[in-house]
Amino acid sequence: MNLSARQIRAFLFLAEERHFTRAARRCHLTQPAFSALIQSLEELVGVRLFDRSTRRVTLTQEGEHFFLTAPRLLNDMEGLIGEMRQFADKRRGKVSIAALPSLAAGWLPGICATFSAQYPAVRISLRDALLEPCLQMVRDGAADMALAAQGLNMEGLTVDPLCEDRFYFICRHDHPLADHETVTTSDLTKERLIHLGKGSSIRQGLVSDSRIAEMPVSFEVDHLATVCGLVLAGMGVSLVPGMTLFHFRYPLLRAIPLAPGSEIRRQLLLVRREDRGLSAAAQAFHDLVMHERSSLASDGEFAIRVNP
Amino acid sequence: MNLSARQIRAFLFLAEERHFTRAARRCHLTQPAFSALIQSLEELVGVRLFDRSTRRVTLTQEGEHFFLTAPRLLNDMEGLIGEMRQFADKRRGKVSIAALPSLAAGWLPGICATFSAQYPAVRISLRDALLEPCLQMVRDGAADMALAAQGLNMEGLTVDPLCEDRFYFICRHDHPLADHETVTTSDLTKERLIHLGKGSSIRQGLVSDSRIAEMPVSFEVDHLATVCGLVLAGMGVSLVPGMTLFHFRYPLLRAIPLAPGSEIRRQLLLVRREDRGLSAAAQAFHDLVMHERSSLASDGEFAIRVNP
DNA sequence: CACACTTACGATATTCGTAAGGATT
DNA sequence: AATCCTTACGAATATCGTAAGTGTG
Repeated sequence: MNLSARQIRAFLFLAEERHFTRAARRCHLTQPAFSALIQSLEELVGVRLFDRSTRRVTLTQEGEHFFLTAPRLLNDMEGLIGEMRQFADKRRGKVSIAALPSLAAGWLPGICATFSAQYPAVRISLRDALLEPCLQMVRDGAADMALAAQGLNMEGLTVDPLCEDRFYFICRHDHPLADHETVTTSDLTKERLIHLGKGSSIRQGLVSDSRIAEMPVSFEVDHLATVCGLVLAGMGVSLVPGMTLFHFRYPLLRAIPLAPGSEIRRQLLLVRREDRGLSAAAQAFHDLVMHERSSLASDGEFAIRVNP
Repeated sequence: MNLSARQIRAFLFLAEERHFTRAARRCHLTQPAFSALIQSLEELVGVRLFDRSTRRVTLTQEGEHFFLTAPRLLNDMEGLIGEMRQFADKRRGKVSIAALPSLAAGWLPGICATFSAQYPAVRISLRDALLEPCLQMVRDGAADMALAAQGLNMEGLTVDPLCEDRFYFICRHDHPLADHETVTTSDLTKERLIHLGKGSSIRQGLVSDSRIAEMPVSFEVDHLATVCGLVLAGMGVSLVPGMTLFHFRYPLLRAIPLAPGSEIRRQLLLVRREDRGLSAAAQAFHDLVMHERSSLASDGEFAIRVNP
């Protein structure tokens, strides 16, 4: 009891043409093969669907009844296949991405623009969140993948390294260290540090360095824009990843690399669930991210991408 | 591009079971064969429908979308096949029969009752009509078959003989011939004949005999009941086929066979189009008529059948 | 190591195309 | 004679089941 699309297609061609040879041509079959196909359908449904008298082919009463629903049925089948192929061709679909705020504001929008230009019909859902929420969204399936850093528990997750993100020293132009080419961690022991909140991956990247951990903390805020404002107001200095420097492009501010030996880094990762494959659209996005990751070098010159 | 019912069925089983081995059992397939079936479906639609990680089987996003319409599609396919098989099993369908008034009133109702008892769901359309209208209904497809007699033009029609219908002489009990065992055509030359109208097959059966054609015609009516009334009123005599004798079962009337050598017959036929097969229901009716035709002997004792 | 899906492979069924058959105009 | 559907039959293809392979808990 296996009705197939080609049987219905053959039926409809024959019902239209009323001629085996012509209908067979439209099915890309020889006439005997087509004849057998019709016979198999008739055997399946248990009744003759066509009266054929060598000279004239007509629908039987039962054939007329079959004809009432067969076109809709074939249309539904072909429509479903067509829809599924739209997913395959990325003419349809959805990608859900979670990303750290730094990447979500800086590098990722340009990637999204490139992706959207290539696959305009794929909807992109982009959630900016702190590290752990990012990872949690991947774990529970709310996001197909996350652009994030190393979390406390990476079990069940697959990671691809994206880039190393070096930290920079941020101070006002009138700060004693403002004219230095580089800065060492020992230079900073007396500085008042403006920190991000504990949920931030930037904060987590910093506390791994013991000297930084000893610095006096003047503020603990949630947004880099606030850090920026506080530094401009002379309330202290900060250490931020190169990936976020676009927040600090003010004439009165300086971003100074850390000296060799004092370097602090965080590793940025592309994270996905290891037990779930990506949808066609998500896979294409994943491929694009991996392909473009070389443009993600943290060299202090990074700017928000503008779509070419 | 040939989507088949079994592919959809396999998909739905797997979506429900989330387990290849169990789903394979429900498809009456070995697990590898089932696996190949799923793969063929995925290849057809162009995307993976299931994430399988040896330990867990889940629908992909695309699979979820396929799942939205697949059940309805399979239901439609199986429903259509089911409907068609109802026709095949005569649990559904329609038979259109045209019949001469004599048969439509006499023998055929009992046949219809037998047929309906066996196939209660098949609708029967019965039209009583004179000979040529009967044949025309078969020609133009308004009737699947006709129980009729030989027409002027039988081209394109297939006939099966049903029985020979002998004519009887009808007169009142006080008629000079009323006590005769048989009657010859020479006995009738002076009788006033009550005829049926020219469209009637009974009339056509009679005019083939030259002596009858020479008889004086007193009336020309359309219904046998009128003939009956006229004979009872003493307005003349008539000649009618045995098949219609049930109209004349009155104590004051006599129906007398024609003597050997004077016999007049008409051949009753089961007529159908030669270029169109019968529907399953019509074929079953046809078979029943042919099987029961022995009960159609024109012996003057014929009565309206009562369903046993 | 037991369970579960995939791959490999030979056997069986199905489907295809060519060629011949039969019926109709 | 020409057209058109069916049947026959060998070849190509697909599908099936058994058995071995791989990966996971």
